[in-house]
Amino acid sequence: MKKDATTEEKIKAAAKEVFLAKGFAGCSSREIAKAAGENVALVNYYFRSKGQLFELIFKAAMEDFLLSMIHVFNSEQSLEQKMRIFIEREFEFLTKHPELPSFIINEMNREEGCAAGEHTIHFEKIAETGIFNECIKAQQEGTMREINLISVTMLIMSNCQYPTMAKNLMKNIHQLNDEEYALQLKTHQSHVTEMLVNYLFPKNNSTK
Amino acid sequence: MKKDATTEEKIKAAAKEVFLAKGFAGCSSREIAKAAGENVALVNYYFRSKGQLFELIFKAAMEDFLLSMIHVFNSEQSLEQKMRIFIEREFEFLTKHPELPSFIINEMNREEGCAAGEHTIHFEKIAETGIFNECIKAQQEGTMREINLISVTMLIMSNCQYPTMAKNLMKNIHQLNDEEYALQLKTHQSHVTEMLVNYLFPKNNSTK
DNA sequence: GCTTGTTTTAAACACTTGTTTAAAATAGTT
DNA sequence: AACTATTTTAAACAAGTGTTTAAAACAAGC
Repeated sequence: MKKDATTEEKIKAAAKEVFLAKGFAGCSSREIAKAAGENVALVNYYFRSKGQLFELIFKAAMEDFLLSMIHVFNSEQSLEQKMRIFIEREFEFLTKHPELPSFIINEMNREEGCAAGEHTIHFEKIAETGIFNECIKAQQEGTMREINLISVTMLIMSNCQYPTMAKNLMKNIHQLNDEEYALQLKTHQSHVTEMLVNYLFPKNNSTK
Repeated sequence: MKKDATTEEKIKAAAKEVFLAKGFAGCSSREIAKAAGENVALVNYYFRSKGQLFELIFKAAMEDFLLSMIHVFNSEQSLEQKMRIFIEREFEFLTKHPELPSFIINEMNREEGCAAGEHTIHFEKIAETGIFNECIKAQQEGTMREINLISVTMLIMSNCQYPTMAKNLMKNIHQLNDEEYALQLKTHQSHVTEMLVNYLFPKNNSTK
């Protein structure tokens, strides 16, 4: 929470924090107001309803989530190198925002869910970087495995996001503390990188 | 919901269904009672509180979740073959119970969370199958990559569980319907299998 | 000063929450 | 039949929910 923020900003910041930690159903308007140090009525004064405030936060989170991918792709490097850097950035980003994937996946799974289909817009921005065309070209040249790009996306997301989402589960199952898990995550990252790169860009000509 | 079940069983079954779909915070006692076709008071009559009922359901879910891994390991086959079959069973299981991973991960992340540390018991059962020792032996013999077993677990869980957890997110991002996603999941499964097997049991002697 | 519009407050609204109570219905036993 | 223990019911409880209201506090312009 920053100083000298307007009431509206304070509420929005508090809402982001609380919603991300507990989800829409897991918290109350009063909890958000208290976290912002403001009156309950102000939540509805500035945002009309808990639902509208949530939608605002969710869309912003979704944007962060998808745009965290975009920067790397514009650089001038080999596809393999881009992939390595991308995974690194993704782990970095997820360490900073570990609640994000769970939050988005959960709220997308709610019945009254945030199905509003505008998220494709951000994904199209990723397409605009030309990364997908680059993949297709590499596949035609034989330097990249023939695999549909949805699968590529899913492989990357699975291996980057799951480890941060399942932190508490893994800590519990394997009896690790925070420090040990952070270490585990570091070595896991290098495995993920090697595994994905090896699979997507096979060096031996025994693949096609 | 089966016929001729006792009231207690009906409530338990309804609770499982509702809790798995909406989580602890996402539903009410009355909703569970209604789903069971019984009176609200009976929930507390048989289970004392919403919290205790939840704990019951959660522990059972956790058991299903962890024990879904155990059967394959006792068979007499090569490690690589066990891994292939295991992944197949895991995808099968998760197709039947797609809400399970999200449910467990979410509730483990709740502040008042289900941190009760008894889950290691089930995990120890997996250890008892000797699968971990088998891995260590294979690593000494050089047929398996040198990688700590927590990372192995994480690689498998990431690649098997994430795709079912993120179904709605992926459907939305890539504009797929249920049928298309099921197809996508099938081809993804074969990628995951090949990728993991290739990485964990490298055929070319250029790894160690 | 007074008057404007905006922001903040405490209180109230109707409704839902988890849980309890006390009476009613049911089954079991003699 | 009557007495017992169990199961089920409707009603109530206090506390919490999202939201609205009407009055108070504040700021800016005259």
